[in-house]
Parts: sequence; C-alpha cells; structure tokens
Amino acid sequence: MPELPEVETVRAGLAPFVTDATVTSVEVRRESVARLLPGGGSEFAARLAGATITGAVRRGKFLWLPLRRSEDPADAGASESLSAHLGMSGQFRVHTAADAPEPHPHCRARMTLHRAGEDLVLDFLDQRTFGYLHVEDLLHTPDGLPGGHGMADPQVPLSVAHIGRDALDPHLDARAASRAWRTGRRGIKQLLLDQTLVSGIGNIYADEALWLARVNPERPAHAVNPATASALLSATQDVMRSALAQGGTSFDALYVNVNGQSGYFARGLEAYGRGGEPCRRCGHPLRRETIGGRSTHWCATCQRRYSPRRAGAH
DNA sequence: AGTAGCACCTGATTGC
DNA sequence: TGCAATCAGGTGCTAC
Repeated sequence: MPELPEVETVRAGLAPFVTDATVTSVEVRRESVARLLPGGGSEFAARLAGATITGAVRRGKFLWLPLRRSEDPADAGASESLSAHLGMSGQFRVHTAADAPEPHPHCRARMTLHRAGEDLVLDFLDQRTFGYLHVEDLLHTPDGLPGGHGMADPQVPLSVAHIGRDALDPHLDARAASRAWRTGRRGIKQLLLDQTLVSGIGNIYADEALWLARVNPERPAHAVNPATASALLSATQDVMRSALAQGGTSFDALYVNVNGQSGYFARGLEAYGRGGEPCRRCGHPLRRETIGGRSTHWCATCQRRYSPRRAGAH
C-alpha cells in the first residue's frame, strides 16, 4: 500500500506492536528481500537478531525501525535501523505467536518479536518483490531537525538521505519545494513524483492533486507560477490528509494495513482510475494516457496546460 | 546537469 | 479453453 497515506497507516499500525520489542528470530523466505546487504538474508538475520526496536519512523514512502543493541534503555540513541520500503505491493502483518497462520506464499520474511512478556510474529509480504528490508546505519540530518514522522531523532537511514522531506512534514521548506517544482522542462507531474524534491507523492495522489489544483499534468515546470506551485502543495496536503483519515486508498487485498484491512479512500478519488468517466467539476470525460511511463488521468477542460491569462494581462 | 528509458518482479485481467 | 499481451499504487541505474 504504497503512497504516503498508506505507508503512514502502516507505520502507525506497527508502532504500538514493535516499540520496545526485541527481535528473537528472523526467517528470510526469499533471499532478494535483503538484496541491499552484501551478505543477503543471512547478514540481515544476523544483524537484526537480538536488537530492540525503539519506534517506527517514516519519511515519504520510506519506513524504518530504529534499533538499540543493548538491553539498557538508558543506552545511547539508535545508530542503526531496520529499514523497509513497500515497493508496489509490500505489506506488514502482525499476529500474536499463538494466532500466527502458516506463512502466506508472498511472505518474504517472518520475524519473531518479544515484547512485554508476549511473543509476536511480524510478516513482510510482497507479491511483486519490488519492496525490501534492510539493516543500515542512521545518519544525522544536515539541518538537525527530526528525520521523519514518528520520532524526534534528527536521523535518517543512509538509503533515505537523498529523499526530500515529505508533503506532510512540518519541517518541509514549502518555499524551496515550490521553487523546485517550478524548475526544469519536465511536465509538472514528473516533478510531483520526484521523491528527492518533496516525497510521499505517488501516481494516485499526483493525479488527485493536479485535478484539485486544476493543473495539466504535462504543464512544463517552468510554466508553473509561484501561486500555482503553492496551491499544488496545498492540494497535495489536502488530499493526503483526507486519505489518511480514511486509512488510505485500496482497491484490493494487495493493499491492507497491519491487520489485513483495506482503507476507504478509493471512493473519494476524483481522477485516478476514472478515465472516460465524467469530471465531477465540469462533466467532460476524463482522459487517461501514459505519461512518463505512468498512467495519468486528468480533465483536459478543467486542467489547462498553461495557466489562463488573467483579464487585463496582454 | 538534467532527463528519459529501462530494469527489477509476480499475478490478475483482457483479448484473440 | 488456452495462451499471449497488457496492466498494476515505485525506485534506481544507465546512457544520452
């Protein structure tokens, strides 16, 4: 369940189960899930076993669980994390050890946690295998501000260092972000999807935000004015907050929270998946075309490639 | 330097 | 019915 609202739903669902839990066993069921480690699954298991998870943090679509190695909670802050990316189809599922089912065919790793006298099973499922698990160092943020949502530590994993602050991060520099979105000759949709500028926006919410702000996905970034860029950021935040309030967007069982339940935002979508259907603002049929390799849905009537000239401007 | 294109996968659905 | 083509919510690398 891959964009910011869905990953945040997972993070928030995970946090109460994994915080202060110690990893007691790790079973890698598909080697490629730990492909970022030179030693693969065995290195992943070895580095994770015995560590205690101190929380659940997210920046954009990137998720990590900071690790502490000592049993002493007064020990210094975490310097490593269990990092995860859900890719297109990743899921975390939590069970009590007694209720855990046989691993699903898509289960790529199963971890056992011990927390408050109870044993828990944490499964990572991923049909398409674009997701991954990783153990890596945490780095200090250049600005000394918190690295992501869910923890105050000014740290991010190495693999997240190049990822921009996300659209709902209170420390996002909105002016710098809208400037970045107005730079270059790519279509604006491609900039919304560029995780190094503002993170967390994926193919669904890019189309939704562009529809809300009435901007054509192919409008060149350099033709976006500051007011429009700022309106686009607001639209992105609005649609993501609404989606988050409903547990995210899901169309099927591939995208579920840690309890296996689906979010309800799919019924709130105005553009994504509505090609050929009438625009709810103007009634004209929405277009659907592939742009930059991603299917894109928009209203060619409401969403103009160039902003309309104001009356009085020559 | 910025950008487009492709590679990485599995499985469900569509069309012939 | 069977099989090939197409499609899917992401990211990173490579080559222009």
